[in-house]
Amino acid sequence: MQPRFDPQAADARWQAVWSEQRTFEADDTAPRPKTYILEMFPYPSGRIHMGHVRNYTMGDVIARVRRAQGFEVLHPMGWDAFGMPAENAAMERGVHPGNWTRANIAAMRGQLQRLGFALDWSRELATCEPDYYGHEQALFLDLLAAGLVYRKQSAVNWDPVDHTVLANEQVIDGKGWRSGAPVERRQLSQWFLKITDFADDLLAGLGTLDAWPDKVRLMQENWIGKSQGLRFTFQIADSERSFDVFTTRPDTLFGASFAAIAPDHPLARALAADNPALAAFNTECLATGTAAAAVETQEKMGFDTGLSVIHPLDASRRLPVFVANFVLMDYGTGAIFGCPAHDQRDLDFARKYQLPVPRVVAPAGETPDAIGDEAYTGPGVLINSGFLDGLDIDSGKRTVIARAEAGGWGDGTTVWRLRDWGVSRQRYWGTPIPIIHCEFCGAIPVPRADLPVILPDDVSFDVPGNPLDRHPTWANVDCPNCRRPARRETDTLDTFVNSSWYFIRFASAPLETPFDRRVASAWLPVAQYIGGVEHAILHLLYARFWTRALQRIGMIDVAEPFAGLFTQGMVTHETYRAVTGEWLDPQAVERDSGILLERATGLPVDVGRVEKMSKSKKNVVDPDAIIATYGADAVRWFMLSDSPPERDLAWSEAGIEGAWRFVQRVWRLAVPSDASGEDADLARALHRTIAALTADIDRLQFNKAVARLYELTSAVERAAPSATRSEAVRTLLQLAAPMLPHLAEEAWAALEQPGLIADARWPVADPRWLTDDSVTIALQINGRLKDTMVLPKGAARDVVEAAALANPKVQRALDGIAPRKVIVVPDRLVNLVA
RNA sequence: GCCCGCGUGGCGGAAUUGGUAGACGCAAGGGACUUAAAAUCCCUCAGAGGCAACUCUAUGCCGGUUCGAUUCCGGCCGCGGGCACCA
Repeated sequence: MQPRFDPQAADARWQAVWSEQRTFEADDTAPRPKTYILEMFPYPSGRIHMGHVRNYTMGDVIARVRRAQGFEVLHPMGWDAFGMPAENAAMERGVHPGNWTRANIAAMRGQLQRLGFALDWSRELATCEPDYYGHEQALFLDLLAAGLVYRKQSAVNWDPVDHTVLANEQVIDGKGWRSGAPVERRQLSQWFLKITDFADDLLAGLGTLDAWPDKVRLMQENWIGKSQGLRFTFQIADSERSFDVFTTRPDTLFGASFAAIAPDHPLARALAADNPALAAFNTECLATGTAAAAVETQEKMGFDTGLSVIHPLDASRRLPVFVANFVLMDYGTGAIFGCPAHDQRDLDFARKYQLPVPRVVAPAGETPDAIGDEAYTGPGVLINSGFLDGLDIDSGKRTVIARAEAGGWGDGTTVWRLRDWGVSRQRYWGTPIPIIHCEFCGAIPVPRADLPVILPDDVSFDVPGNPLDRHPTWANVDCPNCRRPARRETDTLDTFVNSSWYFIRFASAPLETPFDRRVASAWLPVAQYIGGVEHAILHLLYARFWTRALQRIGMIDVAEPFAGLFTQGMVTHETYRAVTGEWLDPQAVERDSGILLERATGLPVDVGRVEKMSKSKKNVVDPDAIIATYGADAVRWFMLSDSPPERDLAWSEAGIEGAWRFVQRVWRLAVPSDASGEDADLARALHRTIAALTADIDRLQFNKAVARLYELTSAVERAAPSATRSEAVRTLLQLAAPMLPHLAEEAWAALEQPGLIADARWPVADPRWLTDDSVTIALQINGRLKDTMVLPKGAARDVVEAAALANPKVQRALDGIAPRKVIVVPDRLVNLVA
C-alpha cells in the first residue's frame, strides 16, 4: 500500500486495462436495455481546452453510472473535421488541410485518452474521411430524390478579395472578417434544403422535448417564428398589375394609409427599368448591409412610385405605393400595407412623408386620443372601420379573413421566419456536393456507383478562392446522362450538414450504406446530449430537421434525435494585466503572501475580471499541463465541483489543489480491514448518500453529488473500524468511481476486490436506513427560531404542542403569556403566535 | 425595442410542495505534530452588540400576501443571454 496515490502510474495502467478488456465498447446485440450518451463532438483545432474537459467529464459520469446500473451504453467520440480553420492554416502555413486536421486529431485523441473517458473508440469517426462524407453524399441524393433539396438563385455575402461566400457570422460591420473588404450582395445559384417543409413539425416537436432546457426550446421557437395572418392582393389602380401583401393585423385594414414594397421586389425592379431615380434609390437601399447593427438607427426612406392601389374593403379608396427601405424581400411577400396608427415603423414612415394616421383601435370604453409619436399596439375595440366597428381585435381578424376568402382576394395563412437552409459553400475543405452540371441535361446526380466523390489532394491555396474551382482536371467529367463533357459541382456542403447525422453513424456504421435503419433506431434517440449553448439554434435545429427528413423517407424510425439535452457553462479564469497594460499568462504570475506579482519583473499585477478562457486575454489554462501535474482524476473532480454545471466554472489553482487533496484523502481510506460490528450512524449516512447522490446525478447536479461525497468521506474518516465502515469505504469508491475512475480502480485493487470497479453494479440504497424514528422539530415564536427538539416521528399534534409549550426557552420567551395561535406542521415545526 | 434567465458570506455555491438560511468546497485566521519544512489533523469563520446567557440585522432595493417568504405577487435597480426594420 503506497502512502500516496500516484496518478502518473495509475492513470495509464487502468486506461490500458479498459482498452484491452474493451470495457466501454457498446454491443449492438446485448440483451440489456440500451442507452445513448453523447457529447457534442469537437472540432480538431489542435488541442483540447478546458471547455472540452468539462463537457466530456459530465457525459462520462452519466455514461459510467448508466453502465453500472445495467444499461448497455453507447458513448462514442469523433471529429467534426471539415471547416475553415484548416483552410486558413493551409493559406497561412502552407500545410495541407487534411494533414493539418489529421495531425490535430491524433494529438487530441491522445489528450482525451489521458483523461480516461469511458468512450467506445472502436466507433470513432472523422467527417473529413471519404468513409463518412461519401455516405453523406448518398444521403444528400436521397433527400434530393425525395424533393427536399433544390437549387435557386440567392443573395449571398460575397467577399470580393477572398473570392468566397461568407456566412452572416463572418461579416463584421459590413466587411469580410479576413479581408476587411466591404462585402457585396451577389446572386449565386445555391443548393437549399427544405427545412421550411418541416417548420410546423419542428415547432410542434419542441413540445415533446420535456428534457430540454426551456431556454433552448424558446430560442428555437422564436427562430422558427410562426406568424398567422392574412395574405391578400392589392390591385393597382388603372392597371392590370397587382401584388400580394402579408399582415398579422388584418383587423386594422381600415387604418391603412399607404402600401410599400421592398427595393428588390419584382415590381420595384420592373418600375426601375424606366425610372433612373428609382433605380438609384433601390441600389442605395440594397448597398446598406442588412447585417449591420446600424439598421436600428437607420432612417426610414421611401420612394413614391406614383402608383396607387385599391383598398380591398372600400373600392373608392386609393393608397399610394412606395418603395421603402424597411420592407424586406425575404420575409412574407416583400410587400406590406402601412397602418401608421398601430405599427411603429409605419408611423415613423407616415410622419416623414406626411401621410394620414387614421386610428382604428381604441382601448375599450375610452375615447381615443389622436396618435402622437407612439403607435398604439395594445388591446381594444375597432373604430372607424365600417362593418368591423365594435369588434375586438381577434374577432376583427377572423371577420376580415373570412370576407377576404369569400371575396377571393385573400387567404388566412401562416408565415415563418425560418428560411430554407442554404448549404452551398465555395470552399475546398468540405463534403463535395455530388452533382454534375451538364450543358444539355442540367444538374444531374452523381450515379451511386461513383460515390464517394473524393476531394482531390493536389490543391493549392496560394491564391484566394475555391481551389476546387480552379483545379485543372477534377471538375471535368462526362455527363452520366448523355456522356458529353460536363463539369462537377465545385461547391461543398456547409459543415453543419456533417454534424446533422454523425450521431446516427455512431450508432450504426456499415461499410456500404450510411447506417442500418434497425440498428440505428434501436440506439436512438440520444438519451442525454451535452454541449455548449452556442449550438442552441443552428446545430440542434439542423440535426432535428435532418432526422425528421430521414424519417419521412423511411430511413430511420425516430423523429427527434436528442431526447435529453443539457447545455453546460463555460470555463473561465481570472485575467491578469501587467503595469504596462499587457495581458499576462497565469504562468507569468506568482502569488507572494496574498499579492500577485509578475514573475519576470516583480511588479504588482492588476487582477481583472473572470472571463471565458481566450488566447487574446491570455487566461487559458492548458489541460495537458494540469493532467501531468495532478492526474486525470483531480481535473475531472474539479470540473464537477462547486459550480452548477449549467453555469460558468472559474478555474483556479487553489481549486485544483483542493481536488488533488480530496483524491489523496479517499486513497488513504483504501486500507483493507477485517473489523466486525455494525455502525448504525454510518450505515444511515451511507445509504442516504447512495440515494441522494444517485438522484443528483440523474438530474446532472454534479456539484451536489460532489458535496455529498465530501460529507460521506468525512463521516467514514471519523468512524471507528467496523464491518459497516469497511463496506462504506467500498461503496464510497463505487460512488466516486464515475468521477475518479483511476483512483477508484487502484483502490478497488488495493482492497483486493474482484474484477474492475467499472464492472461492479451500482450501489442501491437499503430503504431500512433511509427512514428515521425520530425527527428534529423547530420551535418558533412569531416565525422566529427559538430552539429545536427531538421527538419520535409521527408524534400526535397535541403531544408536539405540549412538548413545545414545556420547552424552557419557549417558556422564557413567552414569559407567561399564552399564545394566541399554535401552528403545528407535523414532523417539521411548531410556530407559536403570541 | 421585444423575449428569456439570474442577483444569497471574502469567493463558488446549498436550502423537497412557502417551514431551522448559509450544506459542501475555496480563501483567511489560530493551534497540534515536526529540529524545520512538506504532508496531515483540530478549532474559528454572515454582520453588529454583549463577559456570558442571549439579542438584533441579514438572501439586490421598495411594497404586498401569510402564523411563517431566498421561495409566491406587484414595482424598481443591476448583470447575463437570445432575437431584432419579421409586417
